[in-house]
Formats: sequence, structure tokens, C-alpha cells
Amino acid sequence: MSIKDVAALAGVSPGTVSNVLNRPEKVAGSTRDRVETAIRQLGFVRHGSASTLRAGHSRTVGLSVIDIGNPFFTDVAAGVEDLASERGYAVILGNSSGSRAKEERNLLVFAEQRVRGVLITPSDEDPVRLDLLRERGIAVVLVDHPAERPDQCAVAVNDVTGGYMAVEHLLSGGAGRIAYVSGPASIRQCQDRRRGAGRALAAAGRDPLELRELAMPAMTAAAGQQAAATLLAGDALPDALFCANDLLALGVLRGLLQAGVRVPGDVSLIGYDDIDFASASTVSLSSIRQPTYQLGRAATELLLDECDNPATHAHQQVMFQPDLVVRESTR
Amino acid sequence: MSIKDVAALAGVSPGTVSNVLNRPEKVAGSTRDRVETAIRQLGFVRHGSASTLRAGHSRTVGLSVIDIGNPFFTDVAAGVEDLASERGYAVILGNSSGSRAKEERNLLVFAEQRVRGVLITPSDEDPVRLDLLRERGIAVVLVDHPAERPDQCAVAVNDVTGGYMAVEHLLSGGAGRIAYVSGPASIRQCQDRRRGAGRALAAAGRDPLELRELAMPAMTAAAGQQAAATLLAGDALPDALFCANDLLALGVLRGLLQAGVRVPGDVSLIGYDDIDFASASTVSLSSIRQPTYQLGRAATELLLDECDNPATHAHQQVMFQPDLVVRESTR
DNA sequence: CGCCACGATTAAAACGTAACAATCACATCT
DNA sequence: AGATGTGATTGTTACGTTTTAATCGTGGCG
Repeated sequence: MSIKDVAALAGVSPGTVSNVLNRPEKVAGSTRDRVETAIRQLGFVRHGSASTLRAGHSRTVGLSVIDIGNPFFTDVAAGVEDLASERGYAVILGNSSGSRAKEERNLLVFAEQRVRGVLITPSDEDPVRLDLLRERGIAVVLVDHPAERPDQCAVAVNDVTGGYMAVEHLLSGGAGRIAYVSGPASIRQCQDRRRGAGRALAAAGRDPLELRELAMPAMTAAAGQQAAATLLAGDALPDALFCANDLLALGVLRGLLQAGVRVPGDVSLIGYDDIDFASASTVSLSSIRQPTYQLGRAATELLLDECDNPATHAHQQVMFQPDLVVRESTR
Repeated sequence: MSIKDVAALAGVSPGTVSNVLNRPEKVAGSTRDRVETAIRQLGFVRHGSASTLRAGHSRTVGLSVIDIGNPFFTDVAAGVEDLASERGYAVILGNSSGSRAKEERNLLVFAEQRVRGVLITPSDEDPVRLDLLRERGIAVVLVDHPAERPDQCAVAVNDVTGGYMAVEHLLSGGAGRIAYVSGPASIRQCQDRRRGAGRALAAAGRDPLELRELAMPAMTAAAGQQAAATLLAGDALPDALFCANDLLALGVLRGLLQAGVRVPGDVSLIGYDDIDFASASTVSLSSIRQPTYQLGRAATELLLDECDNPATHAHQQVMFQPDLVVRESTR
């Protein structure tokens, strides 16, 4: 079941079989046919590990995301998976669940597997671990995160703009007090979206500091419901809520509706990501749309270019722009 | 950066380093410490491919799902990923998108990577490819699919019961004409749920054949919306709709509401899977709940047992039971 | 005091492939 | 006819680890 058996059956040397597998153009048509039928006859499949060991690099990439349960990331993953598999790469998936320890475990696995490259949406801002990968010759592309230095690739969506759009929209609806329901402070997206929100307030002649922030430990629907409970327990509800993602927003929405609060009558609500389910919710959700699938594809494109053409590869920082999607949940 | 460098620094032989890595109890405490500090000092990480090549097996498992965009499968994947990573296994993800060709490509990748085992929700009933894997010594566990033969592991939820529950519930609401909005006929789950639906009709003294079926090419919200359009174009709407999963149901719901049809006033609607978003939709969705995360965990448990204790391993078929969850979308 | 047993360590061989230099067959040109 | 070039194929070596059998040193026992 090895390349040697194929070689024996086809009456050639192992080297020729290897050539058929890796550089078919280098081998004469007739012998190529002979080898290929031998391969089929024996049901031979290349031993990826042996190949990796010898060649010094594998045909796999690692993908580390923050929450595989979030449709935003599954859309990204779909983009990654599609392009990678078109190019003959396998994807090893790692879900960090927002935990730094899990993220590090995943990166270790990637390093052990000698993946060709890593796509990562980092769960915090510490660049050290990634540099460690790069030192090992593993290409790294940041996904949904701007580059930290010019000598690296990154693909992101402008979160400051997105936050600005969201709050500008709330203000245009006449919102007075606005609160920002956010995720862990360590997540850059949350900070950037807040920054944009603050700028929108400033642009409207108001004090950015009046934006009240409620930082939840996770960005899930359950956390959103929790946030709603906290808001309801406070003195007065804000006029409008900007949630750092749609999962939070959907949870908040549920919590508010269950308490008899009307959306958008009593409170306007806007989410972020425009996941598929945002338009299907009880009160359809206004949101900030991101080109999610494209994000994954673009990141993979950069990564594979860096892997396959290291000589000509030029590091790039791609920045997509978000869109405002207005639905029922905002006035 | 190899085991040899570690050995040199620690003043031992490469074999000892290997023992520290794989059978720490076999090596004396003092030398173990010495080796471990050397490892840390050099930032050494084991070359997984070399290890796999020599040992004959890897520490990875393959997971092949039908639609990574479906929260049902991401929940399953979360269960798989959690347990696998607890046990030190990496997960290679393959998304077949319902396409047999893609599924086969993924299985080929798994075979090349010499994964230790494969978890698969097959997209059709052909067992041949899986036997091919088993012949290669790769353990296979069927996920959300009953075993085809007694000598294999499988984890499933009783879909016939689930279909029965759904239609029984619709009938108890006084439904007259019922239609079944399904996915590709090749997907077993769709067939089983239909079978259960038929039995429920029979149990109510009605003809199972009166269940009209609308088979969509995909099980997505978009396909569901398509289905709604088809239904609306027909002569008369059924009294009740049973959708083969929640994504279809959410799409149908949207399509019906947009056309001014009231749910459940004009049409009752029930989905399947009870994904998180089912309870958050415009009209909250009645559904059939499955222990999704548990499904993934249980399957992985069986797979790793088969991998790690091949001698004592006994093949098992686990069958979970579904639950009816009644919400607003049904009378 | 010599022998044995035992735990700890080592030397060496193998896993299956890729890549390079070397060889070969053959045809073209001088 | 001999030299030269070209394209196809092969032999060999190395990748980094695991594993087995062999070796080493130490202490207990007769």
C-alpha cells in the first residue's frame, strides 16, 4: 500500500510514481497512464505524513475562530473551506470559545501538525504567540482583525465605521440615551465598534462618554438575555441599544419582549453582523452587514498566496466596508 | 528544532526524549526534568507527521458534515471538538454541502492525513466508501445515522419517532391537509421523518399517502422560502406544514408571512432540530428537539474508544429520543 | 566476592515519501 | 561515425520520530 507497491505493479521506480503524483507534466504520457491505473488498481492513497515529513511542509491550514456557534464564523469558515479545498488544502478547525488557553492549545496542535499556514481571529491582542508561529515558518493571516505590523497579511471589516453607522442610525431615529451591549473587553471588535459609536455621538454634538456600556462575558444569545435582565433591573431603560453582535441582540430582544418592553416602540435595537437569522426574528433586526463569506475567502487567498509563492508574495491588508441594514427593530 | 537537539542539550539520547514525550513514567524523574526544561528552552514542538509516519497512526479525527451553516451541525461539531480536544485529538473538518463529490474529496483528504477515525453524517446511503476507510484501519462512526451493520458504531436520534411526534401534534391541533417540506430524497433523515409522519396519519385513521411532499434540493432557509413560493402558487394551501428542519421552516415562515398568510392562523408550521433561533423567530417555531451537542460528544466517545482500546472495544448503536417543543407556530 | 536481576538508558533500524544528481535511450547535428 | 543534446527515468539520501533489542550501571543475594 505504498508508493513502492505502485511502482512495482506499474514496472517503474518509486521516484516516477512520486513524479506522477506531484509533477505529472514531467513524466511521459504512456508511463503516466500505467502508473495511474496501478494507483487505481491498488486503491493507493498518498501518505500525507510521509509527504509532509519529506517535503518539509503540509497541505493543511489551521483555522482558529472565537465561536463556532456564531453564524458569523461559520460563514467565514465556509469561505475558508471552499477556497482551501479548491486548492487542495485541508482545513483543521480550532474553536477557542473565547478562552485564551484553548486558543493556545489549538495553536500548539497546528504547530505539531506543521500546518502550512494559520488563519486566526485572535481572541486578544497579544501578538507573541503568532510571532512564534511565524518564526517556525508558518504563515499567519489575521481574519476580521487589522494587521499589527506592516509585514503581515490581514483581512478585516472596518468596525469603527460600523459602530459609527449603527449609532448614527439610532440618533437619526431620535434616540436620547443610548447603551452599548458589548462582549469581553479583550475582543478588539468590541472596542472598535464602541469607538465608532462614540464618534457618532460626538459628530451629533454630544458627549461620547454618555454612551453607557454593558460588557458581557460572552457574545451569545444567552448573554444577551442576561444583559436584558440587567438593563431591566436598572432605574430606566435607555432609548436605544447597540449590541456588539446579532447573537447578543437576539438575546436582548427576547429578554425585553418577555418583560413586555416594546421594540422599537419603547427601545430601539440594532445588532451587528447581519447573520441570516437577524431578518427572521420576532421583530426583524436592524444590523450592520459584513461581507462574511468573502472575508474568509479573501483571507485564504492571501494565505495560500503566501504559502505557494513566498518569493513574489506581498503582504496585504484588506479592509472591507460594512453596510447598514435597516429593519423593524429601530425607529 | 528536532528531538535530537533537545537530546543534545539535555545530555541524553533521542530515544529518551521520545520516552519523555510518550511514556513519561518510563523515565527517571531527574532526567525527565532535564529533558523537559530543554524542551521549554528550545521551544521544541513535536513533529506530528514524523510521529504519525513512524507510529503508524495520527492524533487526528475527521468530521464530515452535510452543512456547516446549519446550527444543528455546528452544535454537533462543538460536541465533537470539545471532547476530541480534551483527549488530545485534533479535528479536521469537512463540509460536504450535500454534494457527494465534495464528501468523497473530504474522505480522501482524511485518508491521506491518515486520521485515526472519521465521524460522518453521510449524505447518502452508499456504504462502500466507508468500508474502504475501515479496510485501511480507520475507525468510522456514523453520526445522526443508524448503523447499517452490527459491526459498527453509530449515534442517532429516532427520526421516525420525531416525524410521528410532529404530525401527531399537528393533527391534535385539528389539521386537515398536511404537507411535508423535505430536503433531498437521498438524505435518510428526510425519509425517516416522513415515515414517522405517515405513521402518525395512519394512527389517526387516515391514509398516509395523503401527505403531500415537497422535496427541496437543499435544507436551507433560502430553499424554504422557495418552498413557500411553490406552495403559494398552488391551488390551496395545506392546513399545516411539517418541515424537515428548522432552516427550511424559517424560510417557509418568512415566505408565508411576506405573502400575508398568517401563522398559525391560516397555516400551522412545525420544524425540526430546535435550533437556538427557532425560539427567536417572528412567530416562534414549534419544533422537534434533538440532543445535538450530546450527539457529537457521544459519537466522539465511541470513536476514541475504538481507536484507543481496539481490543476491548464493543461496537455500539446509541439511539437518542427526540422531544416535541410547542411554541407559537402551531395551533 | 562474584553473579544475577532489574531499572534506566541507548543505538540502530524503520516508517513512506520528495528531491537531486546521475544515468539512460534516443535522435539530431556536425 | 561520433558528439551532443534532450527528455525520461532511476538510485539514493534525508526528513524526525518511535520502537525494539541491546547495553549499562547499581544493588542485593547467595
